[in-house]
Amino acid sequence: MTDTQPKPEAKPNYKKTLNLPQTSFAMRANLVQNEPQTLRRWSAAGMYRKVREARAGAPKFIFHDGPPYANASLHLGHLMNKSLKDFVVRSQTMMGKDCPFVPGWDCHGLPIEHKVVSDLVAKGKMEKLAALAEDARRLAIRSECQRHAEKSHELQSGQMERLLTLGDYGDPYLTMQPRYEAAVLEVLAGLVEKGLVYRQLKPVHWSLENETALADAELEYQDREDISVFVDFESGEPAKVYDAFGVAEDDRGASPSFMIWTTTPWTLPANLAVAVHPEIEYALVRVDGNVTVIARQLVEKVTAQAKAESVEVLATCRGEALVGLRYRHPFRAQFPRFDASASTGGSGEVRTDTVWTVVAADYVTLEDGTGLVHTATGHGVEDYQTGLRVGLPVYCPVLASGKYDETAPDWLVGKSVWEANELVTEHLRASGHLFHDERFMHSYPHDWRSKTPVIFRATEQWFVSVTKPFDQDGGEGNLRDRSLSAVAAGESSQVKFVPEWGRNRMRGMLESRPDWCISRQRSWGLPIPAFMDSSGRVLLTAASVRAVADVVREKGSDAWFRLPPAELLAGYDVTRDPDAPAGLEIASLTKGGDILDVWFESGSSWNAVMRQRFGNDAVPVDLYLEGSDQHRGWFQLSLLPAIGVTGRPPFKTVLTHGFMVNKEGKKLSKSSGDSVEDLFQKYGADVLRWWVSSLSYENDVKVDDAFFQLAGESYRKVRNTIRFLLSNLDDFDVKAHAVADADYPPASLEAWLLHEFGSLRDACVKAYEQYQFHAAHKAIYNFCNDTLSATYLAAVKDRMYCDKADSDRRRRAQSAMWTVADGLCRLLAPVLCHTADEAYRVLHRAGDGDHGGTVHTAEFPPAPGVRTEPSVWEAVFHWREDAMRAIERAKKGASEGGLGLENPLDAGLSASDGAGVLGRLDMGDLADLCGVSRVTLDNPEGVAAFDLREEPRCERSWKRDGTVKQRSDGGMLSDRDAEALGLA
RNA sequence: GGGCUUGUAGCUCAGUUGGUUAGAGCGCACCCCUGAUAAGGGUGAGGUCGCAGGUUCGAAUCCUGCCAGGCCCA
Repeated sequence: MTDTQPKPEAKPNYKKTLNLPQTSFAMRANLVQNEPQTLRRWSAAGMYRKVREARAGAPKFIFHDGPPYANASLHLGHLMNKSLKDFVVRSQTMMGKDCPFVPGWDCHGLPIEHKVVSDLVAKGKMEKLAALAEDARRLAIRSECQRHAEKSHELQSGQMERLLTLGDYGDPYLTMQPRYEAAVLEVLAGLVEKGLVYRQLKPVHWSLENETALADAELEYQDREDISVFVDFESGEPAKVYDAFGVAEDDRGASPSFMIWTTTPWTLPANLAVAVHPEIEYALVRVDGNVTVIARQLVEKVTAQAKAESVEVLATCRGEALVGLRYRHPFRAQFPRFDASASTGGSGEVRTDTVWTVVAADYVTLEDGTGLVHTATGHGVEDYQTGLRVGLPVYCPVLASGKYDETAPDWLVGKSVWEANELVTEHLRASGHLFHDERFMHSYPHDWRSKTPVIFRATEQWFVSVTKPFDQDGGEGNLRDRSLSAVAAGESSQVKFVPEWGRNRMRGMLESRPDWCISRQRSWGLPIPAFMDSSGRVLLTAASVRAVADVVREKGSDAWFRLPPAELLAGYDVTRDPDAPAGLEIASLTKGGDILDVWFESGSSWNAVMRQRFGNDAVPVDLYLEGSDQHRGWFQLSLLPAIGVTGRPPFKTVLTHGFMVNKEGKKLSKSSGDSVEDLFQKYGADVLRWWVSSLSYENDVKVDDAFFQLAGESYRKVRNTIRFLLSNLDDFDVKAHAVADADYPPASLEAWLLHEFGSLRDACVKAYEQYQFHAAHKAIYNFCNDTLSATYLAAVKDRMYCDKADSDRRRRAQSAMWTVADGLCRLLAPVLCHTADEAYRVLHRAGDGDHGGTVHTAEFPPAPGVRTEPSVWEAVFHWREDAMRAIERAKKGASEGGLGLENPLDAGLSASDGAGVLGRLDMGDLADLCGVSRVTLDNPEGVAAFDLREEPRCERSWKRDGTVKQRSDGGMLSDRDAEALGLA
């Protein structure tokens, strides 16, 4: 410093005379401690109800929560999903809509049942249960499952509330609630009514010991010795095989075979096809005199394994050339007789012309075997699906006990499949079809209960047809086509996708999806209310399902296991149901054992939650919002039933978000990172929500501790800016001092600020409308950082501190700050719901006991109606950049062409005003915008800083504005400061 | 292997219907303030827009192929 003025003896302490910032809004948020208190205050005030009341009668925005699975704790994916949903709920509310939100949980299903059953086994309670009658056993398991689901629901519900999400947590929907279950059955009845539900054979894991179907989770893998066989299937049309390989007539020899490999010779009686991969290269090989077909790459391996002596590749071709060629079954001369009900396609027909032919299948690999896969539709899932595709029947000659039925060859009838392994192998050896066999050890699924090996066996399952045409509103078409047209793009599109590519993804999946298998052979779920009579006829009609639904609504789905058929059907009159099998006697019925696929339950939520609570007109709802995996899951499986029952999709907009990946962009491992509890403890909900709001959620989201820390830093920046606003409003009474928007002088800094705030407001509302939360996040952050902190607040600091407290200039600034602070709280409220409320309450002087004062019943602010000329300001701020650079140059030493200035307040700026814009501003405002002591418009060269250190410095404001002189108190003060102190 | 999708400064992202020297924030470097202080401000350096072809007067942007990810299938 080179202050040359003589200092008075007793230097007055001017700091005490300043209006320094002051506020109870702490710099440190202390979210971890304070958020739970906020949560308690909100609960005490009944915040969800209050918000509903505040929007009573307003236009509705209907948003439907997709139910997370009620198992274990929330993870990061839930954190993002639930935060995004809450942004929607809160922003729609603040846009003036009535946006109720009913959180839900998916409660039934295998993961819970498996966990519960495992625990029961571990505790040794399973033996006792196994001794119970079937219904009693299932009821016991169900009761345990229900407890588990309820516990998980409570845990997750608490975590969601800790995330500060707003919803009807006091009355959520649980798929195990009786009223929900009944509504699911109504949907099922609706589909039955349309003729879309049918029963069909399908292979499942089957325990021979317990004669029951098993789910994957009920299997345990143990080593087992089996026979591995390589079998030649003779071609039925040798010439066509040679044609396929392009072998000339003269070079053709022995009749060729197709060589398959299997580790389950007992399934060979059920062989219906051989699958090849269309892209794989196959070889026609002469092995020890016989000609056979093997995948080119496997010729050496297979022949070496069999210790073949001579091997000669005659020709090769791609698999697709083999498709359609016929072969002869090694020990069956004729097709088995197929029941009409054995067709795989619910609405399709059995095409016996495809039996015993070569078919194409993508799952064929070169890992094991010969590259030609023995296909038995009744004994394998892939085999079954291939059968579905090419129209093969499902053939399963094995009874529940594991013994062959009458349709098997004579020498196998009555034998068990385990005996058959040997018998079949020896039979093939004797007939010359066996190329090679060997014993080997492998890991094989066993029934976890009996520890016995399981088999794949086709059983009857329930399906929803996507290909059968049905009537709806006079229109025709099947479920697939109707669904496709509902989500198709174009003028008539009924569904909006965010992002748009979701439409393509949905279309692709609908196009390729098979009929929907809706039955499961488990305990923990909603029973499919089907009944059988003694002759095997099935009762499942719209009326019978609705009758059972009424009982379930009353007594819950446990009733199915508790009550006899006659009571379940008490409200049903078979004689008045034209859809029932003729002459059915209710007294002779038995209950079916299947439960519904849990996806059918959650896929019916549009009926079980939205129509039930908000009326039929609430559907289609405005928005479904879930992860992109739900294109196949909840989105599609809600679309199908809704189209089937109502003819319309259940949603108007489908919004999807991506998945969490680690910071390298790789899949997140299950056990990595902090739990959500840890994150709440480390960062607080608002920081986590702030982070979520910053994401481009359409794509993968990288997650790492460093990103949370970053979000914390940028949160603090916004918080501190708001704190500075509040701290300058401590002595401001909005009722007494506010300036009307239209009364700000157009050239004032306030007019500019409020205009900028208006732009921010518009940008945020637009972003919230379009669910582009990161756009709002970025706009708000930049406004705080740039418009406020670096520009406006830096410029008005001097007048806030040094002007007389009630000067017009200072009050005007405060008035603008109040408008901005209030508006910022509102714009931030959907994201920083704790912090925005905290600031809002300080601004509005809400007392501790005042549970009423909250930003969350408020609406977004209107854009201020301020008069100003944006183009002038644009030019001013463009000039300011040059001015800043000029100041920076002046800070450099003389050797670098600078003035050696340190503090910009020791400088003035001289500028040219060629465009005539600078002159329209107050010169003091211009100086404050640049942080210098004064600005003059007398420099034709452009803009340059000049040294003011020779001039006296105001001891109060530290400015050298040219008016500084010694005052009556002995201090050196500028005119403004002297006036503020009332000194001459 | 198939459907959908992503790849722009060290990091997170903007980049309108193809059109001047590709922007922002964070981080980094240097500097200022010490009356927002476990704060605040200024200036600056960073990019052959995943790679290779092609269309075009002109490509981050359109087309093809490849590489590396993600979701869902197989």
